[in-house]
Amino acid sequence: MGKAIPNRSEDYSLWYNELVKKAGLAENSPVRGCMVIKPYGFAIWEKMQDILDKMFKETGHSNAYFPLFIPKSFFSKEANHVEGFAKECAIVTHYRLKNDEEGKGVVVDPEAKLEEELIVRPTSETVIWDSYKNWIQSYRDLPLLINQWANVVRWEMRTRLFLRTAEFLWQEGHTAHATSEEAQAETKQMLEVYADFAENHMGLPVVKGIKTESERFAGAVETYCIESMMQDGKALQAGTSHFLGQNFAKAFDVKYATKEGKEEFVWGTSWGVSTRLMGALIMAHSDDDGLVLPPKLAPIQVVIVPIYKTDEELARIAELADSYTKELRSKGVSVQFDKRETHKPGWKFAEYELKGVPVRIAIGPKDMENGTVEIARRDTKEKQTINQGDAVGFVYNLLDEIQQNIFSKALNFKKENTHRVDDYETFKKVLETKGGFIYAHWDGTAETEAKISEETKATIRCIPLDQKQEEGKCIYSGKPSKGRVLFAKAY
RNA sequence: CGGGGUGUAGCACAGUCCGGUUAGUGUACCUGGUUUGGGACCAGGGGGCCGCAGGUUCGAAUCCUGCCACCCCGACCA
Repeated sequence: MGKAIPNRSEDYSLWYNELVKKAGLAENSPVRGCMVIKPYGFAIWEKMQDILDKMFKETGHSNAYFPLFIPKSFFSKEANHVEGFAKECAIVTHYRLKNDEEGKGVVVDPEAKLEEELIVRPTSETVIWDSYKNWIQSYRDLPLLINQWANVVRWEMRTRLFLRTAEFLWQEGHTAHATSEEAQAETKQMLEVYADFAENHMGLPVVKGIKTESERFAGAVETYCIESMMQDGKALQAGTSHFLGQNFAKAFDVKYATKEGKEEFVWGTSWGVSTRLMGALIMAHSDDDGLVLPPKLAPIQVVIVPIYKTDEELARIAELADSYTKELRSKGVSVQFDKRETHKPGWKFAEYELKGVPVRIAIGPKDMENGTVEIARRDTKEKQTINQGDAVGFVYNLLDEIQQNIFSKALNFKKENTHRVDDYETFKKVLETKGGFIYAHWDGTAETEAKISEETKATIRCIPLDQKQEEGKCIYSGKPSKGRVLFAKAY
């Protein structure tokens, strides 16, 4: 039988769409731009949530929940914030339906118009800062370190499963601090948490940086981000962390009394990652046979497939499989023994490869005779025959090795597709022929940034945190520049 | 929201130009048998308001009008 999904090289975009659907991660919903996250896809998201949630708790944050609906008036309190989100808000105007008098189903009851319209949150700064006004009185109430797991809605023109959907799931952290320094330290700390998660759990190497003014979050003083590279060379922003200064404190009148009894506005941060990470995970590692999941995020880390003819054979294989399952589970490894009779082994191999299960153990009659099992790894597709007694230890180590290998493969890819460029012609040429990340000098003006993005479709992804001081000339204007910034075409 | 494309069985598509048998193929599904170390094979079977609503016609998947949905390309965005 033929392959389940198209090749990356033929049509990257189609490959992605098909993979998401065929691997059972998500599908389109009856509502335009929204998606149904299917059990397998949601299981991966839950793993991400578990790990991140732990990291947030370890850094002192608590979870809370704020409402989905935000009074329209809240939005207008922070000028930049409204401007940033006004164009993509869903608005609730009525609260009741009634039967159509002409018998054509239900209609909105015009009698039931809301006094004040409600905005479905595109992000929760406003409603949260409105609460903070009441929660914060004195320096003793600070810092306030809150996170929420929620859905948000941004009415997007063009959507793609996981990468950009009208409704998406995310976490948003919102903190308040006594000093600017403390808030800035929080902003950077959370950026580090995201980078750590991306690299060490998702196997996704990132560039940490600061957004230019034009790419900054609406209402922030400074936006930090992690940028990652997908296999088509395009950049994907995997997480953001914002230093809000006193913007929201002033807009919502959130003040605290200092030790000295003076009244001051508090300093804020917000930071988030979303189900977009699913898109990053898929596009960074997967291949033409399907998903490739890093073991730390794989809902099933090891699958055991029996190969047999008779019930007696199956019974003996099952005995071995059950002992492996028990032993591996006691080490915290998630194992599935697939003894379904409805599918053949070959079918199962292909299916688990499509789903990105990191390790497969096949046990057949020959193995039972020789005292061996066949162990296959998803990332390299290598197979090895291992003595039955060594299998558990081997698999346990292999999971680590796969996690490492997936990361270093992505890291190498990123290195190979990162270029340093010193003139505009070369810049355009590299973008056209190779793509990837380009480090180049920029004069620091929004005009130049806009021109470059207009002419080449590449944007400044960030000013890298590890930027080296280096005298140079802006590739576009020729004006002096003190360091290189990261350009790329982006998702 | 502008340009282009596509809507036919769960999925992928043919048939539409040029109207005329009972709307077809692959796959998936059900039954029986043989199979089982990389998506098995044979036989039989079920499944369609041909996107929706009008219109033209003796007759519409096919022609006309309107609407809707999805995909691709642009403008906007995590």
